[in-house]
Amino acid sequence: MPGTNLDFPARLRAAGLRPTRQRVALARLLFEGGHRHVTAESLHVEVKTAQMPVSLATVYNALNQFRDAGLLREVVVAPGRSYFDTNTGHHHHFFVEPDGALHDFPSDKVTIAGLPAPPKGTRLSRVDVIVRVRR
Amino acid sequence: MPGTNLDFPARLRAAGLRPTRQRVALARLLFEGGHRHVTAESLHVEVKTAQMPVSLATVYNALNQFRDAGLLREVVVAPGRSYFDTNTGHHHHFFVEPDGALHDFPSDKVTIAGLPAPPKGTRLSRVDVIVRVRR
DNA sequence: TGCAGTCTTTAGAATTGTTCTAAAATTCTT
DNA sequence: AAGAATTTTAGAACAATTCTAAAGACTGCA
Repeated sequence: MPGTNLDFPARLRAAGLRPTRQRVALARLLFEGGHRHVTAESLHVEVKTAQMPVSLATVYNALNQFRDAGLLREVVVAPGRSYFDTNTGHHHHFFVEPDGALHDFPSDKVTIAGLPAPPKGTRLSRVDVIVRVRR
Repeated sequence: MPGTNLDFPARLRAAGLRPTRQRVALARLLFEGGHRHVTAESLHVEVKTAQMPVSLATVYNALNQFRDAGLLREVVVAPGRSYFDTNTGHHHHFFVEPDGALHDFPSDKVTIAGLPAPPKGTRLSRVDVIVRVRR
């Protein structure tokens, strides 16, 4: 991704987070390659495999902090499990039903027309489109 | 709702479910009035209040069976909690963010254009649109 | 109607995903 | 390097849901 800052300590600091060893390691795994989807559990396995043990609680803390800081977006598609998406831009998701795989698709080409106005007293926050598919 | 069958034992039987006392009681609460959204917990409170005690496990069983039988639709909008919707027709949802309230809106007027084709090897199952709003 | 056979309910235990706690370790400022 | 503030951690706690196995209810058939 051109223009992406690979200096993770700096990026974390810019987001108001101390660049601890653990957070830098997780940020590297999350943001070094292309966009990805992880769960706390999957990221925990990954970071352990990468010889960089980080406790599960820290993985949860970091994911929540990264999300709050706008570095990640939380995607709710399946009951009882939260996915986090490194793509924070406008886009939507395919969700492959039995296996739980998630794929992004850009929202450029997608147009949604005829949405009703938000209930009064509320303002629009986000529109999520989840295209559920089966094998 | 005109045309709706209020003979719950018959409806359950038609869905391949034995019309037990508990299932009939739950079906009555769910389908007697207009469309509704419930969680297992909320329905459990309701059925207890209605002097018709049904164990929480049975509420979970019934909701899952009703969903599998096509009488209910499961809606995933918030992490760690499943909503069930008595409206099984084509429609989408408003989700009011801090309080967790859900509102249906019909999909008649809504058009979604430009969706990409499903990943190969998969076929479309459903498109969910969740309009998240905040107070 | 009575009875066997099958399915359902139930309370409580178990499981799963996530958050909390309080002590130890790390990071930041000086 | 010292002190203050934040973070990490293991394990406990928690919340939502599912499982277990014993007791109860529904069904079909005599």
